[in-house]
Amino acid sequence: MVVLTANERHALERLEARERHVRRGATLQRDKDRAAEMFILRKGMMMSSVLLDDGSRQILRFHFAGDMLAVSSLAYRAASETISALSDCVVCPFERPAFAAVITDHPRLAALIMVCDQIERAVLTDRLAVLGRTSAKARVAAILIDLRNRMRMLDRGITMSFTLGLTQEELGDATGLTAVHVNRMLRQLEDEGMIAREAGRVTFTDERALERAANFVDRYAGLDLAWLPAGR
Amino acid sequence: MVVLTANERHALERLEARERHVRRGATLQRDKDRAAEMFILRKGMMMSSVLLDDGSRQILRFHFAGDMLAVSSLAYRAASETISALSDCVVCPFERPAFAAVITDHPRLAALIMVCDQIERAVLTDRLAVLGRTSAKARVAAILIDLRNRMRMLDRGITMSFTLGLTQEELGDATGLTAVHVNRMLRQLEDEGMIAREAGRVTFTDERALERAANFVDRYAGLDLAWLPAGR
DNA sequence: CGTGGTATTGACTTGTGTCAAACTGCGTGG
DNA sequence: CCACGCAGTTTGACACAAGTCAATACCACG
Repeated sequence: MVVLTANERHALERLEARERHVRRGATLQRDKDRAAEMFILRKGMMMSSVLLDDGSRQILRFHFAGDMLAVSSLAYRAASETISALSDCVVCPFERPAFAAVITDHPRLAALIMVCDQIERAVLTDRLAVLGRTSAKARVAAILIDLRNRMRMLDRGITMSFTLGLTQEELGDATGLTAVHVNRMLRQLEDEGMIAREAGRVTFTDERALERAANFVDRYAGLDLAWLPAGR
Repeated sequence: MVVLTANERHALERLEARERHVRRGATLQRDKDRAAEMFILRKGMMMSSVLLDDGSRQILRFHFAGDMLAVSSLAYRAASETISALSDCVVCPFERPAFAAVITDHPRLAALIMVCDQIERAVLTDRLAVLGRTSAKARVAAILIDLRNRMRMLDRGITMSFTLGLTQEELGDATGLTAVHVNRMLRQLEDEGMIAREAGRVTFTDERALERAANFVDRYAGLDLAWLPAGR
């Protein structure tokens, strides 16, 4: 969609100079911890979440390879969310001054990063509308579609069938439901012929119906990048 | 917190060169409309919302003077949310190329805009957790505190008492509740001595209790801007 | 005065949560 | 290799929070 200049590519590569491995289940950043680092996720799947003081957890977002993590340290001294690994992962840590250098030297990269922020924001607001205004069935349908789409962006081979790699507890924490009720909704979607399941693997058997049930909006379509400044 | 250079101030003033008046109840931008403009809200109170296809509405965010509006046009060809005026407002429209020029010439302003994006994001994720995981009473308490704080940022005279300027229907659309239930929760907060009400005016009579009920986190505290590049 | 939007309250319904029990699959250690 | 335990799933019975519907009251405004 956008062809980077050699200089721009080089600047981004410098951010990814170091590597760190994170085990499945491990925590990369804990809410309220001092946080100076940011990361690029190179491999694996992570999530960010917050814990409320009654002990319940809300999962805010799932992260896949290529995502920038802990961007909120741009603004805050302490982390505002917990980031943990859902599978074995590789991340590339970098410091805020390195980031400042990139956006100073490469205005177009700054603009592109803002575009990514806006996409994230649009996805977040969609989720807000889903949590505030839709039924349990719609929420479960929505998260299934979202996960499939995110995975497909990295592996075009994925079409109707994928392993979601999440427990029903986690699905519940992402959708604002209990694990028990997630289970009931999955069963219902299955009974109504929209999905099939075997051993953690989900197959969409009626994608249209699922999208209708979920109020689905594709936030990675309809982009307009014509306004970007020139590359350096 | 950050002192801008004369050049930076000048660049921002150029964005605010034109003015447009928006009547209470009018719509500045409609969801799915072609959207090339962005705005700075100079005066008044607005909100952005989305309409789901079952007709229900989710209010995503309230905007106050100084906020940048329609920032999602940075990424999208069409608007992803409706922005409408809750009171008579004045906005300053500007085009995306003007924005591109600002971030190209003034890296520190680009960085500051990213910081604001991150604050917005943190606020959004808090709301996500509130909608996903807290009771109706907590949601209503949370929105009252949030509105009071936002208003206080513009008028330090506001402390325990303010006019919220929203119908209970709107409170419901923001919290994911029905207007009827919002009413019941307001009554309950009142009966429990946390707030008092007369004619659209709300007074916090026990702020601590209200904050506890709401799971409140102050997202405008704990900022760290030491990493910003130098001003130009 | 009406009239339309908003607020308030009550009676009833429904969606989702809670609790508990059984079941499954899998890794671990004896 | 088996037995055990643990984490996750599935299902049922029941409780409760929030939604729905409807009637009334309260304004502000033409």
